[in-house]
Amino acid sequence: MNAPATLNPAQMAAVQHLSGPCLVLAGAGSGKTRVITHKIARLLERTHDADLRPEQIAAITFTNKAAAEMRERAKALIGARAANKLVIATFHALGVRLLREDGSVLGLKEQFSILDSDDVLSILRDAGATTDAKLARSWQWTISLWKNQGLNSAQAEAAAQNDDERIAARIMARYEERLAAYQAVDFDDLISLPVKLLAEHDAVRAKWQDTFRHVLVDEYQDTNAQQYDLLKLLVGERAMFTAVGDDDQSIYGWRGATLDNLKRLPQDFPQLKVIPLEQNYRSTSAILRAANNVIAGNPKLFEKKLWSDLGEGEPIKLVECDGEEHEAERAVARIQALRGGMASGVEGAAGAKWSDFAILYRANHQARIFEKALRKANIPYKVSGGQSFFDKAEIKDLCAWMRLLVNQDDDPAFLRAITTPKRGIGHTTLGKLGEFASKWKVSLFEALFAESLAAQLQGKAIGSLQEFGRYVSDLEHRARHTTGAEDAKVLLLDWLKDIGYEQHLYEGEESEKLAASRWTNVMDFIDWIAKRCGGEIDATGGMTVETQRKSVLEVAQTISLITSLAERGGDTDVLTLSTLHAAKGLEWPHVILAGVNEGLLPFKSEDEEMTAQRLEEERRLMYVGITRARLTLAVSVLRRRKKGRDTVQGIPSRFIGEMKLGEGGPKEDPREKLKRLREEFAAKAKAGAPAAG
DNA sequence: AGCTTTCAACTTTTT
DNA sequence: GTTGAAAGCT
Repeated sequence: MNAPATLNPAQMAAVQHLSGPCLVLAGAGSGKTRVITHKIARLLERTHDADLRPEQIAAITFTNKAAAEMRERAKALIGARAANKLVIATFHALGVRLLREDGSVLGLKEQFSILDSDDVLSILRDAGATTDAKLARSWQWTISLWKNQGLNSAQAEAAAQNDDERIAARIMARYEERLAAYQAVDFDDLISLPVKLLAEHDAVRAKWQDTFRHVLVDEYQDTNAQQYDLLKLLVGERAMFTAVGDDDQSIYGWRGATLDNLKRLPQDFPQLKVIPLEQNYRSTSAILRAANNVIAGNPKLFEKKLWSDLGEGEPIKLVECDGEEHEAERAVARIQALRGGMASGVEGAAGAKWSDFAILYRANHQARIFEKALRKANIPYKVSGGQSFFDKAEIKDLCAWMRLLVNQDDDPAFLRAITTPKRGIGHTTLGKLGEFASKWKVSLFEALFAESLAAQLQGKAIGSLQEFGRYVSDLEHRARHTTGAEDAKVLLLDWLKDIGYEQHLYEGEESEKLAASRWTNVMDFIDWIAKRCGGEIDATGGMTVETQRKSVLEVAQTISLITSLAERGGDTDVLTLSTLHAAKGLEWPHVILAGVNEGLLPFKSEDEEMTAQRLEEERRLMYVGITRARLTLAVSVLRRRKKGRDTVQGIPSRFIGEMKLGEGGPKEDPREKLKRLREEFAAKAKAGAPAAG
């Protein structure tokens, strides 16, 4: 960031407003994290609240990454000691904390399991007795949206509009029963159960309202109905909170986020102070003008117009391409030209690092063609938002084991662990075990040791089942009492050996290479867990630091919440390929927006009509894309698009016209312009570059 | 009929 | 690069 050392007046106003609710409308690149961290520092100054302690301030984010970043920024301001005590967490992590402490009031045991979306999917497939993954996924989707609106299955069934919804509501009822039986919650529950907890239990609500004296919410425009309810319940009558967000960057409506939360804020809190941050510290005027022009097409919730004093800068370049391959070639050529300084006159481009560049697009599949071109040109790159480490099968296997240790009644985890690796327990045995468990309404694990089970199974089967059960109990015991990175690693390696996981990988995989890469992932995973068990760790600079020791079991409890593995060292100077969604919040000196065509951006779906709301969100997506760029921006359009075997005409996106390129720039003296063009030409000739095409 | 193979198409994503 | 659908094979 190139923000100045002091706060500007608007930022200052946001930081100083401590007497009541505050909404900061933080335009792109306007320094919102600065405002949040400075406000935290201000809150901790003793002058206002006699003894406001760091642990009484909660800052809520959407991603773990954002939370980690915010804590780092806070450390720089108030020191590590105080910053580490701040409650900086995602909505979901905060929900976990509320439920672990007080979930018992709702009949939830302390060691509940958190299901990821794959677990949910397999439960739904089972509950709906279908193998159709598509159908199960549509149920999952529908149920999640209902839960985000605060509906349970009974309410959903009452409100159902058609047969599909009625069926989904009935599946949801069964799903609710399963979760209760497993003592498990899904991600949506991590918000909606705390809402229920606080809404229905006065003492618990009072406790938490007392715990948090000020709540700050990042990316407020991305909150859904439940998250808003949670915020209201947390802050209570006192309403001491700061919401930071930008209505123009709301791009997650499709997963339940609602701008109603922004609209309703001034109504629900009449004393709300609204502070727009309009000075942008990121982009040139040429870029901001285009961004403002595009977003002007949307109805406004709050008046706001970004400006910067970073100068006019390079005009936005419109690049027309013959097709997808051509687009990728031209992108590569542009990047190489900018870096080589051959595109003269672009200040700060010569000698730029690869990491100064990003290619952004609407949909993931567009990345492939760019990857190919970048590989060919020997340009290092990373694709953001690809498959997460924790989505890999081998990691999910191990996570299932971890979950089973935490909560032996977690049946999905039980099933995955008992069958991975294979240990001679087949579906017949498991089927009988399942039958028995559901008949007596106990978990699969509990059923293992029931005396009456033995009568229904062969001696060999019951033997291996109970052996598994004893092993899990024993491992759980050891995991509970093992703390510190080194001991943890020993324990985890023993465990992998016991279950024969490496062998399992090499036997199950066709290619040795693939198995080896999977095993590397496994090793990374156990290193990662061990590291989190703390103890003596080697910090940067060769100093050893004593961190808080945690048991393996404690660490295991938190893994389903965390999806990003600590970044692995190595290549950091790499170009970024990213979807527009995943690019939000990031910035690069040089950005290329690819495939800015009608149908792609704005995206048009075959079976859903383009509503005004949909179009507005697409427009915000374009706005987000434009505002990622600091110095240069190129927008590329396909003249022809591939469609099956034949090529169809590509129509430039309406957003390109809306940028009004070539309008509103500073007036240039014609003589100055001529001079500039001559110089540019001379520079090009000198560099031996062919005329730019 | 049920299986395999091939071919094309492909929203956006975090917890 | 994965998944789903359609065509072809046994």
